[in-house]
Amino acid sequence: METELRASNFIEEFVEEDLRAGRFEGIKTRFPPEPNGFLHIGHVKALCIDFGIADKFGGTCNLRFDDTNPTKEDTVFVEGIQKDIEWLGFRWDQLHFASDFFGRLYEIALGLIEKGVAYVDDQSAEEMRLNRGTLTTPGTASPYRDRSIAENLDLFRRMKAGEFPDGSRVLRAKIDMAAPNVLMRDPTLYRILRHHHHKTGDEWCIYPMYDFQHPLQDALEGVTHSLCSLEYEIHRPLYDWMVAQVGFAHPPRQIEFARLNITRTIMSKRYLRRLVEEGYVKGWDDPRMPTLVAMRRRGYTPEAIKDFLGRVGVSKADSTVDGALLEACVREAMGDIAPRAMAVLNPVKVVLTNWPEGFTDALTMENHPDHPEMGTRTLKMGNVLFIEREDFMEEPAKKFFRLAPGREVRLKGAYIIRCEEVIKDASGEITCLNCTCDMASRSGSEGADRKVKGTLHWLSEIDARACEARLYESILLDEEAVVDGEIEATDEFGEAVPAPAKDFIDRLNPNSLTVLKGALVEPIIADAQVGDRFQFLRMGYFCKDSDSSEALPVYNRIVPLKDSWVKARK
RNA sequence: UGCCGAAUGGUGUAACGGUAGCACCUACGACUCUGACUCGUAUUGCCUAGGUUCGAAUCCUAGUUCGGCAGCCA
Repeated sequence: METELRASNFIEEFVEEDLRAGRFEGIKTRFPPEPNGFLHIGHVKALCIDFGIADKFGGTCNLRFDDTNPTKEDTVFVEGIQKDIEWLGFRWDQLHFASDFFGRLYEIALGLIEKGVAYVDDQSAEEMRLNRGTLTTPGTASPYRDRSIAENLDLFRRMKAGEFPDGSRVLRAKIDMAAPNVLMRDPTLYRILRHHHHKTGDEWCIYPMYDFQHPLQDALEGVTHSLCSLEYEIHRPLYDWMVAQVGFAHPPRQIEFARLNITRTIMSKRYLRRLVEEGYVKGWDDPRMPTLVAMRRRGYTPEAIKDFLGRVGVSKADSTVDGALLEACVREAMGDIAPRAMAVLNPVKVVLTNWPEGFTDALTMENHPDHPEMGTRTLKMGNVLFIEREDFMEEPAKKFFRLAPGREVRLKGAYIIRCEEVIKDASGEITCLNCTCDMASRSGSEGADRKVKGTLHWLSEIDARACEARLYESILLDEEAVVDGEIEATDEFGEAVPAPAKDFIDRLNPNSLTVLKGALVEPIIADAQVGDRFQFLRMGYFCKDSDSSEALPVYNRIVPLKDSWVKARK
């Protein structure tokens, strides 16, 4: 079978074109995170593109930490990021740090000064801002712009030597203070900053800026295609200027793509940091977070995440993907691999009044309906059972075909029961359902073939083990759903008008976490390892959480099953 | 007011001048000892206006709307 290599997006088209035109011999990409936080699913888009392009065209991808701002960076993030990338299954070629290139970058800066295209500016940050002009008016030249090369060389060397205080001088490129693209108005190349660096310690007191370091390091590493998100589009002329000044035989080419947005999900590192620091979540690995540490803990698989990014596609149009697509990918990835088992998340007691006294039945349950090779297990049944509270309605709604007074349902893999009596406590809460069991209806027996409308999951008192279940919903509410708490405005008829949410905090979903402390699971679930996944029959896919103890296992709902009943009842 | 981009069903993404397709979502149906899965059916789309062409989502012109840019952050 012939598998034709076809470009599946505009970036691949560029790459194909470059290869055809002979601009590059092979393909080299890079993934360049700043180690100032944990990776989130938005980064996975870049990862898939960077590694995907390299792989598709027989090239390689480097991992590079752009650690040029020591005030924000930390080794815990460089370690975390590497672990996340490996977990996803990507294998980088070379591992680099911008900080490993500080010496070479410094030499290049000296070269730019000698060439007369860089100068030391003594203006304050405020003066520089003022003299940069505005979006519509040109900037004005710094009074230091025409210093001699010798003086610039001397000053820059002394900047490096630590002779000047932080912020007192910068090295700037000499480009064009009247450029319509503000980024070209003599951008800063180096700043003076005394701050302990996670790798170089206190060796340097000047640090290169992104617009200087990034393009040059791409070129130095032999990167051919520097793929990044749309906000860098406007930096491209500067990127090209920078590599042109140094003069590389095969300068890298920057191509930009739209970053990932998902409905009801926060995708900004800054905001995620706020959630953690202000205690809205329990940490970077809180399963509600879109970080990879969190998704891993929650039970998502790398396959599901990468499948999602594949379906999202790549383009230059700003877009927001429906979170339902991610859920669909997770369900699909889980469907074949997760063994089925039963858990009663919100139990109500059932007593079988006609069950033979002292009798315990051993029932064989399949672990997966489509994969008999996954085996079976045995569940015990006696006269006291638990079913899901929401599987019973005293006054059944239309189209409700679960348990109700006088109605029959099948217990999955067991018997058909009929509700005869509803027992309530003083407050009216249902405490017990007295039922009769059709002893001839045991699954697999001759009398089992009669049909009843509903099949419920269940647990016997014998097998039920206590656990905690944590159910997650999106971390944000729909934008339209937010009325900002109180009514803030009224229209001319005195009707409430929803005011737009000003802060993403106002959009936080109060139901993003539901903890069910009285949930019950069967032994195979209780005895599982942390990280093991199951489909809790009819309830969703769950993963055993690291908070589990011997006494109380804890389960995260990865994703619920599709449920046409909850939709129908509305 | 400057510069750089982007506009295809509800959402995301294809099409490289020749039948607007795929996935998710939604609705309905079949099947079902999971209201799941699976299968089937259906609704809904080329930003607008001109032009070129036998033929335009695609090429041209003019608009409209949306996003990004004035860090010594990346």
